Formats: sequence, C-alpha cells, structure tokens
Amino acid sequence: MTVTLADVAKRARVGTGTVSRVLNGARNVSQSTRDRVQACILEMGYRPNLVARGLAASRTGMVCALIPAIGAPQHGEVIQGLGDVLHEHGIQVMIGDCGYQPDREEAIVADFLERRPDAFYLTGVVHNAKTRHMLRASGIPIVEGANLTDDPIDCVVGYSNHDAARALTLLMHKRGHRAMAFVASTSEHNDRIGDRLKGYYAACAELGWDSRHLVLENANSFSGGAAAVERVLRHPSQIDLLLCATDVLAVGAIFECQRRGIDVPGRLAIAGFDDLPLAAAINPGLTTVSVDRIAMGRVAGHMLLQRLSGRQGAHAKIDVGFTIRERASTCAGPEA
Amino acid sequence: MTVTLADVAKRARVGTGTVSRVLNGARNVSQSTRDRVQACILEMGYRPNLVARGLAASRTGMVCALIPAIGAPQHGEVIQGLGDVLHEHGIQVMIGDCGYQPDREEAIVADFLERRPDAFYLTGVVHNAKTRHMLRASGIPIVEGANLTDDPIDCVVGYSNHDAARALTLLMHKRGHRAMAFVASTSEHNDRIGDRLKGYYAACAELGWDSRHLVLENANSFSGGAAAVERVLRHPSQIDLLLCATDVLAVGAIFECQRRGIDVPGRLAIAGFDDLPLAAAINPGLTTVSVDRIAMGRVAGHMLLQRLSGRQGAHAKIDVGFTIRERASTCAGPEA
DNA sequence: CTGTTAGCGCCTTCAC
DNA sequence: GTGAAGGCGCTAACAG
Repeated sequence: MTVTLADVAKRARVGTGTVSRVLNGARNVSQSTRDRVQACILEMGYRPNLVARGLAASRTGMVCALIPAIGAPQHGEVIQGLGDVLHEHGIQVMIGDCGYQPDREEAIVADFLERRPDAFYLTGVVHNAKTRHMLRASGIPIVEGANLTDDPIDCVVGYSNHDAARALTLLMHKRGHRAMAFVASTSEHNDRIGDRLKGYYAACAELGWDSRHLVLENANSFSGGAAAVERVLRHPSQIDLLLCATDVLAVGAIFECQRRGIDVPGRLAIAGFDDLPLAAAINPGLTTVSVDRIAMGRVAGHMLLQRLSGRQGAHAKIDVGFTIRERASTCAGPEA
Repeated sequence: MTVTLADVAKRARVGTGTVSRVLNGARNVSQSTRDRVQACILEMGYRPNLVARGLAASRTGMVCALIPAIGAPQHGEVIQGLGDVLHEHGIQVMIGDCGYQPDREEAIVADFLERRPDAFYLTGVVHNAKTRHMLRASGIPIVEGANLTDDPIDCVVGYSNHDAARALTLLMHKRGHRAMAFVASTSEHNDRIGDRLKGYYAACAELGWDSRHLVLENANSFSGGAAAVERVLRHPSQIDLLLCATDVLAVGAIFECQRRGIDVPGRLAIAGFDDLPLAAAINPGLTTVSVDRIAMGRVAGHMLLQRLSGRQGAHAKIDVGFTIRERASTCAGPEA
C-alpha cells in the first residue's frame, strides 16, 4: 500500500542503505546514483516513515515543550521562537499544557518521555523532584525558560523576574509613588509570579519600608484585578500605586477604575507585567515590564541545537534581560 | 542502558508477548503472571518505548492539530477541549502553527504525516488542493473545526460563521441600528472571517440595503480597530454601528472612541465576534458572538475517537451553535 | 493462558 | 561508492 524505502531501492536498483544515504544527505554517494534514487523517490511519491527512522536511529526529531497554559499569548510567543529555530533543522515541537499544576507537569513529562523526544523545553525553573529526576535520567538536553536560576536541570534561558519587579518598584518610587500595594495572582506553583513578589519585597526593604507591605492575591483575570481595586480603596492608608503581577490583573484594575470614575494615575496609578499588546492599546497606556519572548524562544532553540550537536558546555544560563515600558498609567515623576 | 520489554520478560520468566499483553491490558493473562510481570515493571522502572510500539502496531497514539496562531486564546480553548478528551485515551496532541498561510499549512501537513499520526484536526474548512489530497490519501480520520461546510475532507464540527454574522446584523437592525459598517480583518485565507462578511452581506440583502455597504479592512489588531473608527468618522453618511469581525478589532475601536471622547453606543455602537474574556471586562461591555470552544474541541475529540474505533458513518457534521451576547456597547433597542 | 516467531521501516556497521 | 545483514523495541499472529 504505502511505498517504503525498500520499494524505492528496488526500483532504483540499489541497496536500501544507499537510499537511506541519499535521504540523509550522506556525501559518499555518486551523483549519478543519487539522481536516480531521487528520481524514483519523486516518481513513487515516497515519504519516509519517521516512526521507523526514530526507532532505528534513536533520534525522533521531536522536541517537547511544556507551557502552563496554551492560549496564553506570552507562552505562545516563546513556542513560536522555539519552533522557528527548530523547524529549520527538521525538528518538530510537541506542546504540553500543564495548567500550572506540578503533578500534571510530572504526568506529562512521564508520558512525553515515552515518545523519546530529542530534547525538552520547560516553562519556569521550579519543578518537583520526580520531574527533575526523570528529566535528568533521560539524558537528553533540557532547557528551562521564562525565568532564571542558578540550579537548572540542564540549562536555562530567561530573565530575572525578581530583578524586574525590584527595578519596577524602585523606578515607581523614583517617580514619586510612595504608598504601593502589590497584586499577586493566586499561583503557588508559578515561580515567575513568586519571584516578582520577592523582587517587590526586596525593593521595599531597600527603601526602608520594613513594615506591613500591602499584598493582595487574586485570580489572574480581569475580575481579579477589579477586585483588587475594591480592596485597595477600602484600605485605611491611601494607596497611590497598584503594582500588578500581570498585565491581565492591571488591565482589570484599570477597567474597574474607569467604572468607578477613579482617575488613573491621578488618584491611583497602575503598573503591570508582561507587556501584552493590550498594555499599549488601553487608556491610559499601561506601564509594564517587557521581554522579547520570541527572541527568548529562539535562544532556547539554539541552546537545544547546540546541546544536540554534542558540544556540551558553552552557555548553560542565558539572561535575555527586560525593559520597563513607562506609559501613562503611572506618574511621569516629580520633574514632569 | 534503558530497560526494555525483553528485559522485563526475562526477569519475570515469561515471553515478550505476555509482557506486551499485560502492558496493553489484554484479558487473557492469568492474575498471577500479570501480578508478577507488573511487579517486575515497577521494580525495573520499565517505561515502554512508544516509538517502537508505533512502528509495530502502526498506531502512534498521536493526533496532529493545526491552528492558525498559537497564542490566540480562541484556538487554545479548542485544543484544550480536544486534548482533554484524547488524553483520557492515551492519545497525545501535537500542535502545528500555520500562521494563516495555506502553503505553510501544506508543508506542516506533509511533515506531520511522516510521523504517522492516528488522526488530524484542522482549523477552518478551506485548505488547498494538495493539502486535501494528502490528508485524504493518508486514510486517517480528519476533522475540520471552527466553521461548517457541506464538503468536509472527512468530518467537521463548528458553527456557521455566516449565520452568526447574519443573525447579529439582523438583531442590531432590530435594536434600531440603521447605518452599519463592517470591519473585516485582512486575511484572504481565513474562511471564518470571510464567512462572517458574507453573512453580513446576506443580512443587508434581506434588509433591502442593496446599495453601497461600507466595509473596511484592517489588520486584526487593536490598532486596526482604532484605524477603523477614524475612517468611519470621516465617512459622509453618519455610521451608527461598527460590526467588527473580531473582538480584538472591536476592543481597539472602543479604545479609540474613549480617546476621542466618542460615546459608545450613543454616538457609535460597536459589536464584535468571539466573546473573549476581554469582551465582558471592557467598558462598555462588548456585544459579541459567543461559542463554547472547549466543548467544540471535545466534540472534535469524540468524533476522532469514534472514527478511530472503526465505526464509520455516524455524524460527519456537527453544529455546536452560537449565542449572541448583548452588552452595553450596542443599543438595547427601541423599547428599552 | 503463554512462548515463539515474524516482521514494522529504517539506519548502520562491515565487507566488498 | 555500494550491497547485505543485523538490529532498534514492540506487537501480533500462531502454535501449543
């Protein structure tokens, strides 16, 4: 029924090995036979069976990527960059959605490993012991992304969520904001959010705000951001800036302020994190932290390719940095 | 190095066939040997190699899904529903991003087919001839989604984008809107958008608006929606409703109105399509067309499972319907 | 119920 | 440069 490599070999009057060589671009094949074989391939409409190739070569040409939520544009961008680079090398990306749940992540890793991927990409740098163990034991290259750590499973590419939050907090202080509240999203298992909060704490400590920091925690949704506004307005001390752990929370907060007729940033300034397209579009524009996620994905792809090509060592940790985008949702500073 | 099925068999003192049976839950294995084998599997930490299984059984337990843009939450929801159903049956989903480009779709389909997936999910119902041919020739179940057609490759699950746009237009007319403009997104190769426009035309025809329909075309982005507002305001006839082909366009339009101090819906009403979370959060709430995409994905999954289990026939076309969500961005009607 | 035997389609030595 | 042969790890008859 379906035409196999052996069929091609027969038609071209060569051994299967030769066809295989042509297929994989080995140099030691004479031009004439190469041409003949390739003609047959075309004529017969032969398509290699990558499952068989994977078994024989123990290289499947597949890389697994785990993200916490498919449909979240941030992670989509990373995957896009990753895929762009890998596709050029004939590698396909298989995506897993672990929904911010470590045990789901573990299950997916276990499942995916049975498919013998050539490498793995994980979002975040915190994974449970079993997951780390399985991955290490598999012996394939692993890259963790979207944050930084000094103790990666294998290698890591991202930016310091901690430092970004700290820098944003300090900048807002410089701009004149004095009474801040931090709005975290409920996510015990999201290291990026956790580090952003820690970065906020660090900045507070540096500023000498050693007493009760106001920290709220809400679902990472527009209504979660709205709820934060309500809480803050009822707070005894007059909060003048809402530092939201995500743009979604921040946008929800801005919407709520619009509804209540609260001036942003006049009465309450709002900052976010992620620089989604929405951040630039909304009124007022949202001050936020920006990262080139596509580039991050591309770097991840290159790291994997390098590891796959044998060259160990090299960079095991790459910081792609971040940028703070100041927009109208926060004050331009005392001098402005 | 890695433990294989043969290793387990040796340790359990049974044939490889028996281990295979235990693995695949065949009934004809005595409880005692089953227990013994399973003990060995645990002790040795055996994990089956799905690549080898795929080759031997010519079932890979993989389904490929093509979406036009990873990171677009709409498609993420569909994939989520699809994955939920398939995972329960040990099937993994491999996602491809074809970026609204037919030739990229064709290339991805060709690549993916070499991995011998058990089935395929495609977004949309329009694909080029080569793609359709390859898919048909592969002989595996195919389901197309997110729209409807009478000529599916195999089967289709979705809703009529045409009818939804038509219904929305007619409803808006009923609500008192008389001078509409349709804002399409630039996408020659997006059948959903195309059908929405046709549905608008159909409604216009029914309403006797046979003369010059105002139709704009902009990039599917917030700024595209903003640009549409500018165009409409300069239009000689006073447009009172912007029918946007997507929520993103509509939200961009609302933002632009906010900037210009234009009352929505008083001066200009705005409606969208997709019912993103943003539609309910924004001020005013966005009137839009809603579809249960997760459910749609689940239905797609069930269709595939049914096809895979041999039972042909059954439903080859399932309409999951749509709902119009009226919110404050359009008028409540003459009676309100 | 269970062991044995062929492959699945391809890659990869190893001789020629 | 090229053919032949031996697996890769597993499933699926087929005997017993």
